[in-house]
Amino acid sequence: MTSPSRYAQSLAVIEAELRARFDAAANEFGQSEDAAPDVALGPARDPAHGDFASAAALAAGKKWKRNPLEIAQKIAAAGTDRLPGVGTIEAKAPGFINLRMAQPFWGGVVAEALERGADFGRSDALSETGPVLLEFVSANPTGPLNVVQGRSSSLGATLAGMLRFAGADVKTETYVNDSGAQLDLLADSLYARYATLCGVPTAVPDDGYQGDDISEVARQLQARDGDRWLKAAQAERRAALGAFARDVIVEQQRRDLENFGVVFDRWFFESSLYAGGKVDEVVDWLLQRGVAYEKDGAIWLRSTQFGDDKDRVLRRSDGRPTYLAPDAAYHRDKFERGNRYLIDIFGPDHHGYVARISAIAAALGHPGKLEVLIAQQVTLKRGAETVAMSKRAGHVVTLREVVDEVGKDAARFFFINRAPESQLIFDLSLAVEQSTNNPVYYVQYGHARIASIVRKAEETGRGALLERARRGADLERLEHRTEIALIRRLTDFARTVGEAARARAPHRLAEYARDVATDFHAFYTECVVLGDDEALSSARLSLALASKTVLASALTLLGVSAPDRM
RNA sequence: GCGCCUGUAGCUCAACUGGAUAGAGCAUCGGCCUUCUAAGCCGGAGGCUUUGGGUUCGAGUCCCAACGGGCGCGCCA
Repeated sequence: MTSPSRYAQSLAVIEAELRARFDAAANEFGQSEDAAPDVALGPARDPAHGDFASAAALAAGKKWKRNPLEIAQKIAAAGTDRLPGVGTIEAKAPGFINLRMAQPFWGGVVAEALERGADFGRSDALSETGPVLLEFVSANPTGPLNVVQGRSSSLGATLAGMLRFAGADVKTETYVNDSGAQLDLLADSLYARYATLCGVPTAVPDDGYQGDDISEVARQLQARDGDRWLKAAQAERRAALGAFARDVIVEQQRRDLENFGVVFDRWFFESSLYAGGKVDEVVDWLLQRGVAYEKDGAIWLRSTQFGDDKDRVLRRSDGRPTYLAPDAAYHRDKFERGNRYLIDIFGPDHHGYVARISAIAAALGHPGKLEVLIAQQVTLKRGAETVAMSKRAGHVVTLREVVDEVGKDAARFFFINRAPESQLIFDLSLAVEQSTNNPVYYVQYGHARIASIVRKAEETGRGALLERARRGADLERLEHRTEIALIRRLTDFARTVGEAARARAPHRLAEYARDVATDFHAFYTECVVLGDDEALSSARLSLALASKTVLASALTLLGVSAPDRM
């Protein structure tokens, strides 16, 4: 097989050459060695300007205190020599450098997509970040996951996938809060349901867990153990029932997430920190380091030293740790396992906690190595009507219910479709609608249409054409406006994933997937793929296959299926 | 009161971290199926980016203030 021109490689060569030109220009303008700006080649905003553009001359103009247009002109004046694949290079006011690519470049992109398949778009853009641990969901084991946790899990799973796609080494983890008063309350709530089942009517504690799911756990407990816990001592009963409830509920959460396409590398149990003596250990360690101190009989973290607005209690005056101590132990453990960078995704109700946990990372000796993302709140609607969700109203809508109602694909897409820090209005009736209105189907439809073309080729005895297309022959025939627009979009896949991952903005990938679908649908409408001209048909089929690959990769990262038929 | 998020088309949201004429989807108006899936395509209309100052060649984006929305502020988690 002949080696096709590699677009990623040629883009890198182009950037390197432009960088060299900037260095030379810097010299000429009497600037220091490192004065040249980042070239940062991106897609041109308006195709009329060209295919790729750089605003580097504008940045240089500011830095060098020179006219940016003059700089851009100097860079462009060197022409397209040593710029592989570039047709023309132009400087445009106020100082943009615009590149227009020659046809062989576009053919090369399609060839590479065909060759690399599911790996097309992978890069090593973020490979230098070192091992990253991404923690999200981290639910209490007291009931089913809620809608915000659904959003967090979509964000976390897609972000992890994107970071990996861009070359980062990432593990995912969720933390189960299975210690302390909360678990006792869970045990007591379970006991109330259980005792009632066993014929001893017992009230659930005032602030206990009322949900039906606890009653279900009680039934399972009774089925396993009969009524033996009615007579047990409280301490023994609490320990046993707490663990039982936790195991059942965590298992259910795990299944719900799996149905949602979210699987963690590890479920980390808070109780394991206590069991291993890690909680006392970290408190002592912090005391020894002088970043914690004793006051009023309690032990305090000197968090104000690390940007928090007040110091926080680690261990109460009665000797019991606050939640902060096991969290410190947990984050210490994360670092000790070799992770160099931590990302935590919190729900909207925990944003007040960000300064604290950041202070902990700093106190542990890793300042700036913990990043916290907030998944903002979700409001459910059905058309114009807001779905009531307050705890006081008695029912909190669960992730499972949403997935049951709208399906995994729509739920994953809708959750990821907005910037994490934006509040999300989730219209359930739109998400179930199987129509034009639904952006999920729009993207999936693009994929299904391509699969349909392939089927058609097979069914009409054009297997040879299909083979030819898979080899990427005839790619020089691609020149139609919609063909080039589509290829330009495919070209941007790697950069989009890398930049969106870097910016923690996975919603951009959803937008990108929609854009690919839009460009494909336009191409499909304008250009007949399976026509009479064998070479042209082959070229267009190649492009369709390349598009299918990118759509499938993007949908997979989003956790949405890529169907062959709809 | 203090802190974080937020305010962009009728609605839901983008705008790649300060760049070119602020873009999509829905809704609305008008066109396109004898051809590979019309769950599609093409076009129109719709904006003082909440308001007022500032920074600079350039601001939806940065700074200050005001106003509106959400959330948080415990030796609870």
